Amino acid sequence: MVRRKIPIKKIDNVTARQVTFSKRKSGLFKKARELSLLCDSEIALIVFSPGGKLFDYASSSMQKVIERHILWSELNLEKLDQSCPTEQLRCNYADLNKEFGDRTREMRQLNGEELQGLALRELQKLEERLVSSLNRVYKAKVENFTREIDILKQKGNKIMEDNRLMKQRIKPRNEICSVQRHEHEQGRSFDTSLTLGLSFPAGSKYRVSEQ
Amino acid sequence: MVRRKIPIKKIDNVTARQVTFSKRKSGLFKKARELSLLCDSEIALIVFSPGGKLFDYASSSMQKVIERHILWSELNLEKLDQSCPTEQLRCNYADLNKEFGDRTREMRQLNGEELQGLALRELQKLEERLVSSLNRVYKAKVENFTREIDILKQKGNKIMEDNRLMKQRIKPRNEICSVQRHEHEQGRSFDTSLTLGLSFPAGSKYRVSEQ
DNA sequence: AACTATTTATAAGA
DNA sequence: TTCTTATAAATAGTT
Repeated sequence: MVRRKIPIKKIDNVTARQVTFSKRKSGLFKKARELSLLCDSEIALIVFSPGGKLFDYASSSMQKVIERHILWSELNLEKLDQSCPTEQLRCNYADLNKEFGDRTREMRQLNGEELQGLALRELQKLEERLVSSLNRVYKAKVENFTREIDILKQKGNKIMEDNRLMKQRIKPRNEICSVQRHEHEQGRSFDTSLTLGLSFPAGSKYRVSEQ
Repeated sequence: MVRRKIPIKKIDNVTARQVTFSKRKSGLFKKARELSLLCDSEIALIVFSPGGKLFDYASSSMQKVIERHILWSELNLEKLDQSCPTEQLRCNYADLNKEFGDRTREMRQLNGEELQGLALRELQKLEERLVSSLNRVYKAKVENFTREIDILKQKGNKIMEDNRLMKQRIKPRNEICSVQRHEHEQGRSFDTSLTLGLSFPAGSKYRVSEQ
């Protein structure tokens, strides 16, 4: 974009890529901040450098924006409609359970007599696998919760729609409807002002080892 | 930035704000895409318009980036917010992990084969504590989810109550209410027919041994 | 890190 | 909304 225009594809030269990343990252974050300020809009920006370092910005708080995103993203709702969620979850859980059982059996074997001959490194590997299995089980759980929250949101929105339709029926009569007072308390959408603790669990052995 | 430089503060005029939002949003998303392509970096961008509409971009998938963000941000925030119970657990976990590492190093130093059996037993105990700490961390997270789901249900029930009150107002008129057909679909209570896979995963070392 | 020649983004107007 | 355009801002390549 300057001394010479460059094509928008991966920069091969590692040094050039790092320099460009640094410069453009600054620009991107600046633009994000400006848009948020100028237009009073809620923004979150997450950037991982090619080296894996995290940079982020959120106009309010990252958690708040991510929660709002989860609640608004309609992909999840569409997916839920298409297949039976409960059965899916059950299978998913059963698979994970089976895997966990397998690991456990291995573990028990290793806990037996032949353990004496095992090197320390073997045990560490075993622990890694145990923790990573655990991690997958918990990830599945978190996904379950997220889906469950989506289902609740869907139900809520359906009922809100009913509400709206009925209000339309009532308002033309110029009556004071006893339920209208809720409008201010609840806001206009079912999912406003939610504060979810959606933080994803930490726990992979990889990270454990690095701490 | 152009015909006239504008100060970076909230634009008062609503129309101007909407136009600026639209233009700058395009620019921001373009820059995000370019940075991702040029530097092969993982990026997520979430923008809510002043009117509450969601716009997002993720170089891979939003969920992937968010998960990665949470994993990294938790690591970085380790020493903050010690009053938070989840945080406390995680510190506990980190401490145990450090201890685990220390023992490992000791063992390597000793390098004596006659100590191996004893040391392995020590290591196993440490591992138990490690996994059980991890377990507590996850339990805390599951409790968070459960609490949030309860909040959603409460909100839903409030709206259901509104619904019921309005139906009472409409029914006495002997009118055919267009929303009544939803009753069978939705059931009588907001939280009926939910099927959560809420059983806590087998994770502690204790339960592992019993399987 | 700075510089600077260009490209890009964009505020205001149509 | 979309386009046009004058100008501000960003930035690729260089030092």
